[in-house]
Amino acid sequence: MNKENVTIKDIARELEISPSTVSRALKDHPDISPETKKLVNNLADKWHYRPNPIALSLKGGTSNTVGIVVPEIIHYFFSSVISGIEDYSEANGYNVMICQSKEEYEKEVSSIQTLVNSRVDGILISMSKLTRNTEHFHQLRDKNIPIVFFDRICEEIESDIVVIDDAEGAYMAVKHLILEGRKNIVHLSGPPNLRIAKDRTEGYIRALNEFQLNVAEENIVKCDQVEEAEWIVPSLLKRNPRPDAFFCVNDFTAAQTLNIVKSLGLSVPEDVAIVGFTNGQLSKLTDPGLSTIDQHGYEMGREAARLMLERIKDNSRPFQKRVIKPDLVIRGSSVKK
Amino acid sequence: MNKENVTIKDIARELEISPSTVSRALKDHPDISPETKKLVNNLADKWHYRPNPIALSLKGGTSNTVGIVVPEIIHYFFSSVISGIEDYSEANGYNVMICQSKEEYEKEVSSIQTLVNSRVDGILISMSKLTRNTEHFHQLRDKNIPIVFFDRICEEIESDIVVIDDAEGAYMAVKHLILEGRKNIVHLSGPPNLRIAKDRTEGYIRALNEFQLNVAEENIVKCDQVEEAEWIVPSLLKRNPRPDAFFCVNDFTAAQTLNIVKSLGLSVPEDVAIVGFTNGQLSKLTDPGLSTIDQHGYEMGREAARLMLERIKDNSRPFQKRVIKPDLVIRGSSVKK
DNA sequence: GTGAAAGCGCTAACAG
DNA sequence: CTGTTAGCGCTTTCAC
Repeated sequence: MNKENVTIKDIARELEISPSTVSRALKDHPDISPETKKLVNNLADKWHYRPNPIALSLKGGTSNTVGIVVPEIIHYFFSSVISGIEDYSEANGYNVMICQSKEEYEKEVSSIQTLVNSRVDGILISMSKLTRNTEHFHQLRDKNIPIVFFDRICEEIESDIVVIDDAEGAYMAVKHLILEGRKNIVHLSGPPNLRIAKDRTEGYIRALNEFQLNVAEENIVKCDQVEEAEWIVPSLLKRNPRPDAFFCVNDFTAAQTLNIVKSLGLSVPEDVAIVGFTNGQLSKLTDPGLSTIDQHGYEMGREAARLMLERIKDNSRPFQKRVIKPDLVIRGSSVKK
Repeated sequence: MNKENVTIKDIARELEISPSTVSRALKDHPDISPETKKLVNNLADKWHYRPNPIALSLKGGTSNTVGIVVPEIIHYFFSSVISGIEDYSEANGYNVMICQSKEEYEKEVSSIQTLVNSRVDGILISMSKLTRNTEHFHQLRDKNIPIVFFDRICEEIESDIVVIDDAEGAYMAVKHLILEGRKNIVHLSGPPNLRIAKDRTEGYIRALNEFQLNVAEENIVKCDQVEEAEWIVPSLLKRNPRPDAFFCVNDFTAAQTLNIVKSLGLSVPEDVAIVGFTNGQLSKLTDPGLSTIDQHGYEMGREAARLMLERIKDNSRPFQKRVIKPDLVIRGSSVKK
């Protein structure tokens, strides 16, 4: 920090008035005469006066900063959400502090600790895959620090939440595959402690049911990482009858699946169709392009930030749940030419 | 912010001693008697006392926060750098505040403004593509706020900087292509106001020279975005003789180029070889896998943070420049089977 | 060995 | 309409 910052005192001294008058003039307090106001504001402009947010925080007991905890910033979806949160928060005078849990429970706990120590006014979280214990969230509740969960919510905590309609997204994806003539659709799913994973699986089942297709236990396989796909997908393709489609819980796994299918001499989408989930940058760059579900991360971020700022204003208002509609994006991986 | 935070006063009141004694006891001041220290520390532990960083900031005139400005968080490279900065800074008691310029000059300026207003102790920046005017950097200099540039440095500002050896990386990439028998190598380059783009082009030229290959003006084409590639690459492929290799300034463009080449009925790497730059997640998911240059973003981030914290400690020390060695990662896109 | 007081920058209740 | 005062949480001189 540099010492050359102009303070209210500096202005007061120069104008030979009191600091409080300067303070009031700057915030257009009705008590202050127009001339004084003009004087003060002119000098403030000239000297590039900026209120010291640290002093304001100390005074007001509020930091005008919100914290974010996401599993990994590198994922397109989370980056988009962060952008949404940032834009909305900054437009409303809030700063943003970002932490990554790296999908580890311990880092999630320590991230929250960091944010609490920094006295953020609220925390927006998307849970790590490995989080089972939720005590750290309860502590936030106890400390009366507002929480908004987005995407990967924690069901044990009452709070504002923003999600997309994961079940609906999955339903759309699988229905699309069925309408394209697929009958033996495998679902590569996420970890069952995450609501989103359960919901996507539920949507998958709903679509199959609706079209009177058999829901086979063995067609729902936990596989949400590139490394897992490496051995799981080949083994699935050896089954008889062979799966003719994969609905994957994320784009990464889908892209990897696509490559594996091709490397085994099968063609996409002719032999095997694939649909992912996210609609990240990736999905345009595979060959063929990846059909997928758009999660509208940016919008989710804005929505989450909006809920947060509303709650900071009024912590007693009832909890809200926002559900964002996903969209099906069709590319080459699921439609025969 | 919640009211339930324990303060030094609370402890003082409970123990019927003065706040200053508590303060001293907590920092193990030699003046304080062992008994008092034990008393204070026990209660502090029991009550989960945490010093209020805002008060500390106001007092000490330092916020223990560093700011980061990157073009876009979604890029694998920048996310990695951020992780490196975060890890190093947090391990040393500093918080991190991240802003995105979205490759816009105005957003870069306003991001810096935000960070300055938040009284960060220093700013780590990677310049936006569109930044020509550098006055905002000079203002930081004038305000005596430490700056560290990483990757996309600003040549007009004296500061600590961390880069990779871009020329060397490009040289390695192009040499590799030459050794694989390529003779007509096109370079899809970045905007020439960025040092990194110039350096990569220079490495490209050096490799060609070393192998007595002709350096043709028209083989160096500014093209660093997926959308540009869409029309530029097809037009390049119509040339006679047809290019037999592309060295691309980033993985995205490379992946897109790969798809375009394939869509035109040419095969990669048989007809056209491709090498990218970054080694992001993407590069493993194209078909064939993308040969590329690893930029070691995480390491760069740690290095940048290290320079920053050193400079915050001692702003008078001479400026440092760290150059990180890139690595060539060979995948299918450049090597015939 | 410990306490009282001042001050970091700002605001707000209370006086005039 | 404007000034004085106190205080947010903490540290640090200066007393005793």
